[in-house]
Amino acid sequence: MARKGQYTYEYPHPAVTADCVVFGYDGKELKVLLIKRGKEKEASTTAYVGQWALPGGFLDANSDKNVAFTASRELREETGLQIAPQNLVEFSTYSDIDRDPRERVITVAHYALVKLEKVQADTDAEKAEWFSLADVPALAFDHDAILSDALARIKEDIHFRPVGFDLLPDVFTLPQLQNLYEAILQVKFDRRNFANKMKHYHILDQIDDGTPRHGTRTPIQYSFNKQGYDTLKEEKDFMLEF
Amino acid sequence: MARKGQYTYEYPHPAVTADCVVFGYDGKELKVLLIKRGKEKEASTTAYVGQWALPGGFLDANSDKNVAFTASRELREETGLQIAPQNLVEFSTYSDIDRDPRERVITVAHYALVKLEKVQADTDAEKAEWFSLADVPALAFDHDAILSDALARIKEDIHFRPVGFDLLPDVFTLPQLQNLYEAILQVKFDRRNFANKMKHYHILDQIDDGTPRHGTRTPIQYSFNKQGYDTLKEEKDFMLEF
DNA sequence: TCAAAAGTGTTCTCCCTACACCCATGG
DNA sequence: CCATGGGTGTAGGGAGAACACTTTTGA
Repeated sequence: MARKGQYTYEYPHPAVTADCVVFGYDGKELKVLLIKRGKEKEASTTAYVGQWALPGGFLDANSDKNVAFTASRELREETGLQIAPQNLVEFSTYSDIDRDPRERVITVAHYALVKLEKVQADTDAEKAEWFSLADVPALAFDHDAILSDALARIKEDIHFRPVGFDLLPDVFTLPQLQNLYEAILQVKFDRRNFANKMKHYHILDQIDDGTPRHGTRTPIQYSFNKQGYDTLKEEKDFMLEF
Repeated sequence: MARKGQYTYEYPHPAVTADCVVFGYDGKELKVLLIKRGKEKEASTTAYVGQWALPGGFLDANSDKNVAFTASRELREETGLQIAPQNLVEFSTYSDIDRDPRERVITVAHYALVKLEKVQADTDAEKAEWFSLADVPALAFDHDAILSDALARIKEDIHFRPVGFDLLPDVFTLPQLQNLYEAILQVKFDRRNFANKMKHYHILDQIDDGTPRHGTRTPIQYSFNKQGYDTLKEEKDFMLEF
C-alpha cells in the first residue's frame, strides 16, 4: 500500500476515474446497473456513503493500460460483471471543478450493453442491483447527468451501431426487438411497418428449427445477422437524415 | 511559479490535458489549425520539440472550471483564437499509458468549427498555421489519431447538428454548401438533387438584395435559417436510418 | 468562341405510412 | 368464447435519384 504523500508533482494533478453505465433489457424495460456506495473499505471512498451510484473508480496510473481498462476492472471489482474494455463505449468526460467534494476528480464515462439473461447471475447482489429506469433513485456526484447523457447517446448511436442486438438474447422475437426500440427511442411503431422495415434490411435470420409453428400466437424466433448489418452500413451513405 | 514537488497525493495521479481540433473551410477544402511545438518556454513542453501538433495544454486543476475551459484557454494562448468553451465539442479521451514519454497524460479531445474568414486574421502566425487536410504532416503524440477521429466524428455529427453552417460564412452559396458537404462526407452529390433537398428542408433563406441577378453564372446567396433547422429537428424522429 | 459554372423541372421508383383481417392460445 | 397477441399485404403519397438544357462569364 502506498505511503501517504508518496506521489509528488510540480503542478497540481487531478484524480481520474472511469465510470460505467451498464444497460440491460429484460424484455420489457431498459435497466441500469447501480452500486451502493460506502461498502468498500478503501479510504478514498468516503463521499456519498450509502447513496446509489454508477460503478466505477480510480485510474491506476501505474498499471491501467487506459481508462476503458480501468472501467472494466472497477466494474468487475464492484459488481462481479466482466465486460471487456473494447465493449465499453466511452461517451463523455465530466470535469467540473466541484463535482467531487474530496478533491479534483475528472471522470471518463462509458456505457455498455449487455444481454441481461446472460449476466444477471454474475451480478454480485451484495453490492450491485439492476434498476428500471423509472425507479432510479437520486445518484451520487453528477451521476444523474451521466446516466441521462448515456441514454441520449445511445438514442443517437442506435443509428450507427447494432445497439439493439447487443441488448437482446442471441435468439429473440420481432415483438421483443420492437419493444426495445420503443423503450430506447421513446416512440411507438406500427407492428406491420416495423416488420416490413426489418425484412428489407436483411439483418435478421429467421430461426427455422424444423418444427412447424403451431399457431401465429407463438412468435417467430430470429437471430441477428451481423454480416447483413455490415453490408448495409457500407452501402448507405447519407446526408441530412436527422 | 510552483515549487518543484509542491503537490503530493496518496495515489499516483495522471496529468490531464485538453486538445482542440479546430476546423475551418476556405470554400474549397477543410482546414485544420496546428501549432509548432517547442516555441513555448514552459519547462514541461519538452516532448516532440519542433513537431506540429494540435493546440492544447494542461488542465489547471486549481482554477480551470472544466476541461472545455482549459481547451479554450490553451487555444487562445497558443494560437490567438478565441473560442468559447461551449463551442468546443468534446468527442473523445485518449489515455493509453505510453502516449506521452514524459509522464502519464490523459487528454480530452475537442473539436471546433469556425468561419475561416472571420478568424484567419486572429491566428497568430508565429505559432500556428492552417493546414489543408491533405497536407497535414506527421503530428506529435497520438494527434494523428485524434485528428482522424475528429473527422470521423463530424461525419456523424453532421446528421444531428448544423455542422455545415458553422463552417460557412454567414452568407454563402449553394455550390459552397454542397462542396463543404462533399468535403466532409467524401462523396459527390448531383447539383439539382442537392438543391431540391435543401429547398425542402426550409433551412436556407435566400438573400434578396434587390439587385436583379445579372446571369445565372453568379450564384445566389443564402443564409442559414436556424429556426427552420430547429423545427426540422423536432419534427423528425427516426429509427435505423444509417 | 468555347469551356466552365450555375440555375432549373420531370419522371420513375422505392420506401415509408396508414390501415384490417385471420389465427391460435389461454384464461 | 372472447380477449390477447402475433402474423401478414396493400394502396397511396412523398421524397430521393437519375437525367438535359439554357444562360453567362471569363479565358
